[in-house]
Amino acid sequence: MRQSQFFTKTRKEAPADEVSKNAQLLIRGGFINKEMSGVYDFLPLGLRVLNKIINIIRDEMNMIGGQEIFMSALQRKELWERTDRWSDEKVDNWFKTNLKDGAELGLAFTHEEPISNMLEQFVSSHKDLPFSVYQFQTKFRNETRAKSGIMRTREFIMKDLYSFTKDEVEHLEFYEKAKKAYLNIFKTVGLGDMTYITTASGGSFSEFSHEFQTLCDAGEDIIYITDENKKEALNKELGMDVATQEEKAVEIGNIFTLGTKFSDGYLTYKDEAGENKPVFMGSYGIGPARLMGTIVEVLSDKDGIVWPKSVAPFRAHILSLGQGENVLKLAEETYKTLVDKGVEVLFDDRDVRAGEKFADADLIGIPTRVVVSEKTIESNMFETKDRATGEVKSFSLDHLISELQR
RNA sequence: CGGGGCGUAGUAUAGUGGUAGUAUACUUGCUUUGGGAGCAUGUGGUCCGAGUUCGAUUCUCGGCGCCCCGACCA
Repeated sequence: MRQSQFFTKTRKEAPADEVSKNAQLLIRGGFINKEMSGVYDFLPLGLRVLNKIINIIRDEMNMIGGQEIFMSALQRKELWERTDRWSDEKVDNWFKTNLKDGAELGLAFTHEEPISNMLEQFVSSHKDLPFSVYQFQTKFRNETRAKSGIMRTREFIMKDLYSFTKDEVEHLEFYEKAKKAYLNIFKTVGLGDMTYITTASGGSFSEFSHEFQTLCDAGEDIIYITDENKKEALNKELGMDVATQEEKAVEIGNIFTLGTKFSDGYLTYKDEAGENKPVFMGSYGIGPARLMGTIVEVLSDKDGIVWPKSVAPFRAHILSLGQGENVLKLAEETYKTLVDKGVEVLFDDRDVRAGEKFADADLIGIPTRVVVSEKTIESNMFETKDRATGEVKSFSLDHLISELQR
């Protein structure tokens, strides 16, 4: 993609109304736009990152057998009344709306009720179990206080997976697989070393649950690391008195054992003996945007964002320096060659000074910067700089291609 | 939901009861070209409503919006 074609622009200064690092850098770089408090738009660069994250999650969900669907954001009141979750007293972050005739509808904050209702028509025998279903879908939560940029918003995409099993034994088997898949996801996006599993109470609708907490100053939770090797920690909300240091952390994922709370009397199956049993359920959530915000919080430096290769909007950033005819020609050829070879490249073909291109490249945070200038022509070698380590290297075109294809 | 802070140009900020200033961004021109260049040039602004006043961007009240701390957080 050519940077001269972007409708977005970078900014030198952070917006006055954003304090969080993730929002400041993402807005400065042109990844996101603030629509209102707790509501953000994803612009071309930001959407590329978000989609990378979504695809990493999707791959892992598919690998544990998850079947992808896409449910509606508008939800029926009746489904929520039968589990007693429609009342604002019970769930205080509802967004509700009305049909023209006055009928009330809910805007999804989660999907247990509609999904178990939808599945009633498909599940009737023990032979239909187990299976799991997931989606990337917009959730609305009427937070009294949105905060921390894209880490706690009122409208966001959530990956929610639901598992349907015959009983607790079968459930736990899947639950462990899901736990491993989650750890894989966080490792792939570059947060593995600083992410810990904590056990938590699970709230009023779950028997128990686990949270995935990433060490981060912008986090809202306090955890105690209990086993560094196993990446285990305790959440402070458990009220445990532990003799280890407190760490601030952000919850980037959670998995819940739901049991039969949402299925009892509705979503049932006939066992081998022909007896009706409620389906045993679990739910598993990740917010891709919160994950994106956490990556920025944890991995950025004073010059800007540092994207891990797995989620970077592009693999390489070509900067042409100067407006010399030969330089422009070589930069153009290099860009086309790399794209032909399957490398995702952002090409800074703008007619601006070197300093501005360097500063923007640092801010945007693409893993490898490739400079094309008079020096490149003289030496016939391409200078690269690693955004994360600052390491500068020189490559012939062939070696550059293979380096970027790795 | 409790407490605190704040709304001035696309962005970041200064200032004032009497025609609103700077930087940056943007237009145009010249120079420049390996770390956000220089000179010139032009465009663009006081959140909304009511009140006080001869006159309100400024003072008062209300509304709306934004941020922070806490509570809450399937």
